[in-house]
Amino acid sequence: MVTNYTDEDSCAMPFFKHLTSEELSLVKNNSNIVVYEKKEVIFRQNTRTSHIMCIKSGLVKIYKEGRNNRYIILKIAVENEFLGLMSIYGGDMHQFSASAIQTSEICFIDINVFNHILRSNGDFSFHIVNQLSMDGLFIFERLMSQSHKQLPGRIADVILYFSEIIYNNNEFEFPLTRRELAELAGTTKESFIRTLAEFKNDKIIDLDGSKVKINSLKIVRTLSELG
Amino acid sequence: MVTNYTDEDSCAMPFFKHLTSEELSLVKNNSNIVVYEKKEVIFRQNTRTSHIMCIKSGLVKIYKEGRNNRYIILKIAVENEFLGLMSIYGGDMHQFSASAIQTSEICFIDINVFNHILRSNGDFSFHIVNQLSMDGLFIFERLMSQSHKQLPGRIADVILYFSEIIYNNNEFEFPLTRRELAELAGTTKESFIRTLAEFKNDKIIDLDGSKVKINSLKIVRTLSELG
DNA sequence: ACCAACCGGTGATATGAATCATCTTTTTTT
DNA sequence: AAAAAAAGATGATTCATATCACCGGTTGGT
Repeated sequence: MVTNYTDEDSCAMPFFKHLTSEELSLVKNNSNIVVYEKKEVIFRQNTRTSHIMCIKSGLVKIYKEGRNNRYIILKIAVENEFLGLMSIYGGDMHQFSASAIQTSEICFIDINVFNHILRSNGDFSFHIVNQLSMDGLFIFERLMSQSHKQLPGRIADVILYFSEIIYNNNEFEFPLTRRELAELAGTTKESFIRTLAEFKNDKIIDLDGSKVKINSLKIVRTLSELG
Repeated sequence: MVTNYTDEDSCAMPFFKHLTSEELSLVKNNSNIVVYEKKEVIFRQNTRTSHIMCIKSGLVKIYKEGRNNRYIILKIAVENEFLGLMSIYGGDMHQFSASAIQTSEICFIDINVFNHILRSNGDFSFHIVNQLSMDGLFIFERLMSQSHKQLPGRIADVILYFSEIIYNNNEFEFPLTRRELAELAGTTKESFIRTLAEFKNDKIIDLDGSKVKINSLKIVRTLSELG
């Protein structure tokens, strides 16, 4: 269920520190927050881009839909991340789809207002340039993992992704099913399960359902590096 | 051999149309052109970024160096493209290496001057935001091809890349060796040669050494789409 | 002018991982 | 509450493509 409301406080997000007070109120008056429940789609690939979106809270899965129920999960977006920036400025269609992994609040900002600020505020545009560059390099790293590493390296990458980027903890719970984790690793459910089981047997990780504890970060890192 | 000289006309490149005359002369006074011969390295990955670079003429190979003489070619950059933008704004090290495929003139622009203009000129920064986004989506498409298509699809993608993006002609000559083409397709020399030979046998393309003529664009496109 | 290294090409072999099949358990739908 | 669908798991089989081993021809270095 989608709850739609405007929010006085919609812009209390760190990247708006670059804005002047005028710009801030402009954004406030031209943005609204939508709440998405788990599994709800936020936007679909091949639809026209219309708003700048930013995650106020929650966890969002960014993915590509292929033929016959095939999905490729590109990344898990977290609090304060912009959604679809690259699609908006690189063309006029969304190149990816996005859906909520947990209940998430998404702030929608009018694209014209955003563009206006982008053109007039150098600090802000510099920040966006940085953001886009980092996003690009990140997706690049992820796809390099998928195209040029073999299974153990890719699975290690997924484990490190959650441990170091999403949760910043060597003990965490996968927020996705095995199938989705496989889609994130660029493999199949079966292969993912098998390789993860091997990691468990080799005592590299503890595994209980979705609960993971990394026992030897060193080995996981090595597996990731050796590909 | 590298010839290094400053050039009065260094900024007669289309994207500088966004600059004011002051900014233009600022760039002129803080840039110089370096000529690279075929195979010469322009910059190496894991070195510190220092200049904004732009191709004035020529053809440049952007690649990633892996362990044991393994290379992955990401793209072929052509006239008027910026080099290393993403690495510069996404961190402080080059993430890729670049070398000249043909004799190429590269314009080096002082990074501080570039940043100054980026912050003060909204039109220009908007242009760079567009550029970065398109670059990001492009590398994304290429790596998706490598990670989620099988050989015939990847080879078709390489053929379409030269035909539609680099040369804009259904008859062209590969500017790279088979080994490099394989690195561009994310496969091995042997597999590339074999698959290309199949395309030839199936009369999808004519092939004579490096000369290629696409006979059935339709089939090549289908192969690319079906992966 | 010669040797080494690289290039394009082809066949045989090995192998990583996808696919298929099946089962149990959990979750969702009606 | 029952039925259907999805999730987790494991074993057997298949397949695409990398690897290995060559070959002759060309290129580049000294």
